Amino acid sequence: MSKPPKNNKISLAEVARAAGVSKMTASRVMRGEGGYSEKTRERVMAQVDLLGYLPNRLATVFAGDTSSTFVGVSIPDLGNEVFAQVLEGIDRKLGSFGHQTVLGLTQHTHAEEENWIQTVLSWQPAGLILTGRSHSVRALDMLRNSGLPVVEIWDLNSSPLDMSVGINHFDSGFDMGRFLIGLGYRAIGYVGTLHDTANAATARLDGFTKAVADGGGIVCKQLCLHDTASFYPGYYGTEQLLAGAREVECIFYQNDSMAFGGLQFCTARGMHIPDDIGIAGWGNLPVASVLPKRLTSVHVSHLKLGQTAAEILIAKLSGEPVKTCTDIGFHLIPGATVKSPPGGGAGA
Amino acid sequence: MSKPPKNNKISLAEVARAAGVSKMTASRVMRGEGGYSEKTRERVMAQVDLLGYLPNRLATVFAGDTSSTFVGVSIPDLGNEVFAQVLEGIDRKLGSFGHQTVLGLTQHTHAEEENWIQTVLSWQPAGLILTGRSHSVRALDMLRNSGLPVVEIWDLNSSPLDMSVGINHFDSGFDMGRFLIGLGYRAIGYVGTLHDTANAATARLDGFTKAVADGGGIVCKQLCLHDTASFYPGYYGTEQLLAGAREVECIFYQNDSMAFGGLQFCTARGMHIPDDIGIAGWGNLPVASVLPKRLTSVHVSHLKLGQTAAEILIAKLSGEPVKTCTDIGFHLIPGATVKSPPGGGAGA
DNA sequence: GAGGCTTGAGTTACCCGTAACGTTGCGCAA
DNA sequence: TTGCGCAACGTTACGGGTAACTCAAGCCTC
Repeated sequence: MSKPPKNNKISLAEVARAAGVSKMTASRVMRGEGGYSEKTRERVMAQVDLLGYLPNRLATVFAGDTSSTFVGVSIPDLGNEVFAQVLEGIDRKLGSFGHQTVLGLTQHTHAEEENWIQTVLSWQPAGLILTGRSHSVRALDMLRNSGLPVVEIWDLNSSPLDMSVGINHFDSGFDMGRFLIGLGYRAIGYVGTLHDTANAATARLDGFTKAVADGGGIVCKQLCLHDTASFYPGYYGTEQLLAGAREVECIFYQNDSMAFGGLQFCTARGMHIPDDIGIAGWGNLPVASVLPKRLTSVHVSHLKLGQTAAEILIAKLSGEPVKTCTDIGFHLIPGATVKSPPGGGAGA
Repeated sequence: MSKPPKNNKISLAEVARAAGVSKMTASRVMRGEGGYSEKTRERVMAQVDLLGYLPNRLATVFAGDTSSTFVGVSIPDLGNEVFAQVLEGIDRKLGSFGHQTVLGLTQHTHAEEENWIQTVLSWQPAGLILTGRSHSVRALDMLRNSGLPVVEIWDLNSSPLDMSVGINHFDSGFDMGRFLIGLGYRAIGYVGTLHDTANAATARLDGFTKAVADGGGIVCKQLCLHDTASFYPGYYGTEQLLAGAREVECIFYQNDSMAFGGLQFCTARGMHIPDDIGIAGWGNLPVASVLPKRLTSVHVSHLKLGQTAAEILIAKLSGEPVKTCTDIGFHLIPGATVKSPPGGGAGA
C-alpha cells in the first residue's frame, strides 16, 4: 500500500544502477556523444537490452526545455482523396526527418480547428502545418503567441501567417474558364458546395467566373449546402442546376468526385458527353482514368504539395532561410469530356 | 550571455505569481477540482487570459507518471482510399474522447513499423492501433513490454496480440468464390499484388481459391510485384493474366481500384462486360458508382471499422471489459459486371 | 470563549532526463 | 616527485506540474 504500482517502465536510473554507473553516464551512453569508456558502454547497453529500456522522450523534452519532434498537421477530412494524398506526402517526409505527425481532422470548421490547435500546442510541438488560410481569431492568437513555425497549405492566395505552400486557386479557375470559353462554350454551369473554410474552391469559382465573363459568357452557379464535396452532391447538384437552367452547355465542378456524380446524372438522363453537354472537374484524381473518356480537369501534385510543406517546415526548424510563399503549380488536362477545339481536331 | 533566451512560454508559476497565489492553487484552479474560493479562481483565470497561458501537457504527464492522451495509429498507406477512411473513423472517434492521433505510415513494411513503434512508445502513449496482424519480433517485444493496450485492425483472422477489430478476409474471399461459381463461372482469374504484410489479401485469395475448388472450378492467379494495389497494376495484371490464360471467364481483383484497371483494359480491348468477361472487385469504393454498371464487389464499412477500433481502445482504457475480437462484417454486392444468375433475372 | 471542523492556501517531494559543473585518477613532462 | 592536462565519471540543480501533507483562519457549537 505504500506506493501505487506506478507504471512498470524502466527508467534510466534503473539501468544505471543495474550497470553500476551513474544516471549521467548512462545518459551519455544512450546519446552516444562520448565521455565514457568502451567497457562502460558495453555494461550499460547490456542492461538496456536486458531490461528492455526505452527512453522517455517526454522527459527529454522536458529536461532540455526544447520543443518536441511533434508536428501538428490539420486536414479538413480524409474522405477527399486529395487531402489523403497531401497527408501522405507530409507524413512520409516528416517521418524521414525524425518527426511525428499529430493529426487533426477539422471537418472544415473553425471550432474544431481551434480546439485542436489548443490541444496540440499543449504538447509542445516543433511546428504546425494547417490546411487553409482561414482561422478563428483565438486560433491566430494562440499561434502567434506560441512563436512556432506554421505552414499553411493548399491555398496560396493570401499573405500567410508564417509560411505558405499551395497553388493559386483563382488562377486555376481562371485558366479553366478561359479554356472552356476558347472551346466556344458560353452558357456555363458550376456545381460546388458551401463550406466555412472552402475558400480555395471559392477562389477557383471567382477566377472561373472572371474568365468566363471576360470571354462574353455567363456562369450559372449551383452551390449545395452539403457536408462533403463528393459524388452525390455532384449528382443532385447537377439535377438542380439543369432543372433551373436547361441551356447550360458545359459544367465545371468543384472537384473530380462531384464531376463524376454529374457525369453519372447526365449519362443516366441519356445525354451524351461531350456532344450534349461538357463536363470538367478539378483535382485530376487517379481513379478518373477508369472513365471511358479522359475527364477534363486540373492537375495538382498533392503528394508533392505535402512533401514540400514538410520540407519547408523542417528547413525553418533548422534555421535555414525559407521562402514565405511556395507555388506548387498546376496544369490543365484538356480531356475528352468537353468538345474539341474549334478548327477541328485533325487540322494542324 | 548568462542564459539562453529559453522559450517565451508562460508557466503556471508565472500565472500564480501574477495572481498572487501559490503554484499549487493555480494548478487546482486550472484543473477545476475545487479547493479554492471563487475570488481566487477569478484572479487566476484573469491572469491566464492576460498572459495567454497554455498548460504544458508534457509536464502534466511527466508529473503524474500517467500515460498521455496520445494514441499511435499505424496505417500502411493513404493512397489506398480504404485506409484513409479507416483513419478518418479512428481519428474522429479518438478526438471526440480527448485523444490525439500520432500517425505512422508503414508502407507495408516491418522495418518502418518497428521503427515507428519504438518512437511512438517513447512518447508514452495511452495505446496503439496497428493495421495488420504481422509484426517484427522486436516490435512484438516492445509492445508486450510496454504493457499498453493494442488494437490490431483490418484482419481478424488470428489470435490477436491484445484486441482485434476487422473482418474475416478468408470468408469474404470464399463468399465471392461461391457466388461466382453459382453464376456458372469455372475458369476464374485473380489479379492482385504481393506485399510483405498484405496478409488480408492473401487470406481472401485463399478463401476464394477454396470456394472455387469446392465448386469444381479453377483459379488462375496473377500476382504482380508492385508497390500499391491500384489502377495500373490492375490494368497490366489483367493484360498478363489474359495473355497466359485466354479461357478465363471472370476475374476477381484484390480491390476495386485494381478492378477498375482491369475493366479499363478489357474495355479498351473491345471486350464487353459482362458478356465477354466478368469483373469483380473488393472494397466497394464510393467512386465505383461512376461506372455505368454497378461493380460486383464486397462491401466493408471502413469508417465504422476505424470508429469501432477507437471505441474499443477507449473502453479498454476506461477499464471496461472488452471483446478480444470484433467482427465488423461485410456483404457481397452482386453488381452488374458479372453475368446474371442462371434461371434468368426475371425468375422469382 | 474554548475546542473542533471546514475551507483556503502554502510547502515539500517527486516524476526522468539533461546541462553545468565538480571530482577522481591516470599518463606524461619537467 | 611534483605539476598539469585530460578522459571518465559523479553530483547537483533544474524544468512544469501534481499528490500529499501542513498550516492558518473562519465558522459553528455548547
